[in-house]
Amino acid sequence: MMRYGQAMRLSREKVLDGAFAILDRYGLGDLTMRRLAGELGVQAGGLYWHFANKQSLLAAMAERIATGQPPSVARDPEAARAWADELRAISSGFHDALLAHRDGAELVAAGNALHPGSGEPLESMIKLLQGAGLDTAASTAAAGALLHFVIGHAAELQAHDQLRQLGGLPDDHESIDPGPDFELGLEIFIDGVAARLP
Amino acid sequence: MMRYGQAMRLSREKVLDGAFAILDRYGLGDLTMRRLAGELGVQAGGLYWHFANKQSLLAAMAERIATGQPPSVARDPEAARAWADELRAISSGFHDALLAHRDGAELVAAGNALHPGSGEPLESMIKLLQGAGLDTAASTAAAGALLHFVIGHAAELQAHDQLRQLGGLPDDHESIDPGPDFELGLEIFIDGVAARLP
DNA sequence: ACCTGAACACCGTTCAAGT
DNA sequence: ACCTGAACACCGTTCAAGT
Repeated sequence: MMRYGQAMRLSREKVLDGAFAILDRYGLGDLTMRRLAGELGVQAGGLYWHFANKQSLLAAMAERIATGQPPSVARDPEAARAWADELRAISSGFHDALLAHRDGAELVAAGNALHPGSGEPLESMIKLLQGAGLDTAASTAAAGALLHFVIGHAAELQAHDQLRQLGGLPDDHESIDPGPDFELGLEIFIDGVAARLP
Repeated sequence: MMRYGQAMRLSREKVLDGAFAILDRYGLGDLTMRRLAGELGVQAGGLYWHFANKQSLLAAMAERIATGQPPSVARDPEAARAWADELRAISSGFHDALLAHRDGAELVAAGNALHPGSGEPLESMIKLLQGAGLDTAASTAAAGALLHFVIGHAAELQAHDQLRQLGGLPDDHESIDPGPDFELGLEIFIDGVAARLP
């Protein structure tokens, strides 16, 4: 599918690009070190000069997905009241970023397991909530909870239409459309945060 | 570690028991069909008479964890106002059930991917919220969102102290204690639901 | 009905040796 | 510095054949 004869020099970036190409075309289950090496025209062992192991490669992929979003600077300078819109923007943006790659949510969920309470959308959310008037403890708790919802929802969506493609679903199991579930869940969450504001 | 000479008859239940024994002692990464077979005093191929494949074994384990909880009958007969306490009870009970087995949250998260919007704590929550006065759409969205938070939080907890046991954390990365995060997140969620009640 | 034995087609990772 | 070749120690799954 790709040419793999001209063994031009590898790099972390090229390995990552190749990994995303396999991910999007064949899914996380088919992303093996040997297959990735083959796609890059290289022996499997050669990858270990650029990444210590498969887990750190997956972590780098997860970080690229999570960091691909703009840092979401407050574009509304009159601040203060627009925290809910900012929260909606960050959440939807991250949700979209997860859905932009096949198995993206599962990948990020696994990557988050390595460095639990860190990474990009988390920090922005905590600062945003603190700026809105929430205390530190509630801000980190709320941001973490919201992120778990976003990732979990995206993972469920992707698992769902992966089953559909394999002909698993009987038309549609109960004809649930999980589209509005995301917005509804987000609004419930925002209301919960608003109730804790001074 | 266990005797494996008396080749007494297997069954789905015995295979499941052996799988949980390996899970709790060595973790999900070491739960392989070959190792499980060895523990049970059987050849690896023999397991495939009882389970079609490894995924369906993992799904059965996930279901046992999720169903282990009592169905949470409303123990407060004056109903109506105690929905928040019921929601707290179901959520904490499920959270505890996930933490009761090593890698329990990861296992249930993977199992949920197979049959997305089904299973036990979900149905109880939806009925509870509907009984409290929430409409159908909001009830399913809220229950799903809350469950994603509970599973994600438990998974993060387990990943966190799996890292600690491997000596990964530098004392404690930022000295975050995720204990109160769960209760706080739960309360924020309950407030959000309360705001949507008629 | 229930399980063995043996094979098939893979894995991630390591590491001397090459260039 | 960067990669090859080849090995090590595994995997999940299938399936004839046994009992």
